[in-house]
Amino acid sequence: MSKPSIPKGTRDFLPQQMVKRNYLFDTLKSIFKKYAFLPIETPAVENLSTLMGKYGEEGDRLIFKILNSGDYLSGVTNLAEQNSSTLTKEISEKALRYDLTVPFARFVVQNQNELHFPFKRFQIQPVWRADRPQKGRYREFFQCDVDVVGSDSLLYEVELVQIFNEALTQLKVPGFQIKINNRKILSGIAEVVGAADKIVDITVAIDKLDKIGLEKVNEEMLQKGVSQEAVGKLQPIIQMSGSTAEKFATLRSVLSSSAIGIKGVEELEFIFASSAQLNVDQNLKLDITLARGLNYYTGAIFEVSAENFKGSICGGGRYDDLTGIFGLKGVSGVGISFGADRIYDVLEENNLFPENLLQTTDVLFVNFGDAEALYSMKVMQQLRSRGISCELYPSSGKMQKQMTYANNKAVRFVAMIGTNEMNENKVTLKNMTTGEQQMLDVAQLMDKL
RNA sequence: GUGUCUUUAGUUUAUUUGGUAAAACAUCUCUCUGUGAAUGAGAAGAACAGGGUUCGAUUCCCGAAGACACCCCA
Repeated sequence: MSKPSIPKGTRDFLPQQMVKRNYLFDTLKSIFKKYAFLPIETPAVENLSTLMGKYGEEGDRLIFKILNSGDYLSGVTNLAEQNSSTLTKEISEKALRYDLTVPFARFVVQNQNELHFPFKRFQIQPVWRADRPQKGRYREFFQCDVDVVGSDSLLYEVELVQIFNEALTQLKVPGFQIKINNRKILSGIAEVVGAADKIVDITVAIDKLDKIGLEKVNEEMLQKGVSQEAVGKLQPIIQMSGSTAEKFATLRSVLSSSAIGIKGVEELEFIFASSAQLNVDQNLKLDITLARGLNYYTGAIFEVSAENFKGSICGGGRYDDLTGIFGLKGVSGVGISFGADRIYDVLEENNLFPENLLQTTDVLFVNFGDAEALYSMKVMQQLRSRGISCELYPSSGKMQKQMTYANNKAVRFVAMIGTNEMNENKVTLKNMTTGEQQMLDVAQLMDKL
């Protein structure tokens, strides 16, 4: 017999983990609701065409494709001349969702007549990526998304900053930093420098500044084909330092000739100023190296990091054209995503989950025999109607076995109903923590629990 | 897609110049059929169901799988 297993990058969740996960989801949900977002769900499986081309080349590769059912090779023409990428389209027309944002855009277009705009939704569901798993990276993981579509108001960016702040504070995520940038600034930089096609290479290189130093960064850019002149122009930005206000000043002067760049700076300035007014700017940080691979972002982009954790725990941004791809033009959206599994890992590593999460059975009824069992079930019916969680041991086996079961399950009380109790219409209740026990009638029992 | 490491009971780890595998915790039973978390006794359970080298492989080689790192990302 081969051992059963699950694919790498996927996990089973035991009860102890589930209560923690639910705590995390419930916390986020309650906050999302406070900001008036409504829940939706979409299917795990989308049409492959819905997903392809939205995440960049790298993203396309990481989409889990589903093989067509039946004799999927029968319709393929010229099998011998096909390569993997042309063949994929012929033998797979469905795929597992890669994130929640693109399916949401599809959802909005498809259901546009049912929705009232601006439409605020939250969605907590798993997504799948055919990535190589490693620490903090899974092939199946949950995203908790909040998005607004149908408004280009920057107030929503500010609201999302508030949500980040409230959620991460409430969850006690240690040393979280909300990094923010704007795609328009990146476009502006590319415009000024005259290297529009190199913007990704430039940001990737600049992002390594802390790691490899200025010289190596410049070296890398030259290597990627950025001109010497352009690298020269970038120096003030790369070496930008000081307060956020000073950074904005630097950006304004460098980008003065780029209308779109200035627009990006103004947007960020608004977000920073408003956040300061609302007192949620303590962890907000301008980071112009933030690029984000998802190529549908057009305005503000967000990413959140936590102390001692590699990679981001949340991400998001403004996308102006996403629904346009599906045929609904002029609808702007902005949203963020909480990486539940990574946040879980951070909380777990730092021991930040509340202690009292493990809800267990309140009372276990010892089974002394058929008649006693039925009597116990009647009592339990009354307890349950009061919201008390109780269970009966299934067989009248040894007392020890039943007590051990209660003990292992961390049951708080054990109730015993034998012939004596039945005759007197009472229940013997034992407190499993203190060991005390007493005879009570049902009304007293309920008060006690 | 690239690289490094790992692979033995449910879990965590031993073992050997290549000669028939040891333990702890967990599980179950008994000690003890109306009182658990104690003690003691006992049971069941393992080498990647792959390939190769060898008289013989858990040990060496290949393959596979997993973990981690790079890339990218939640």
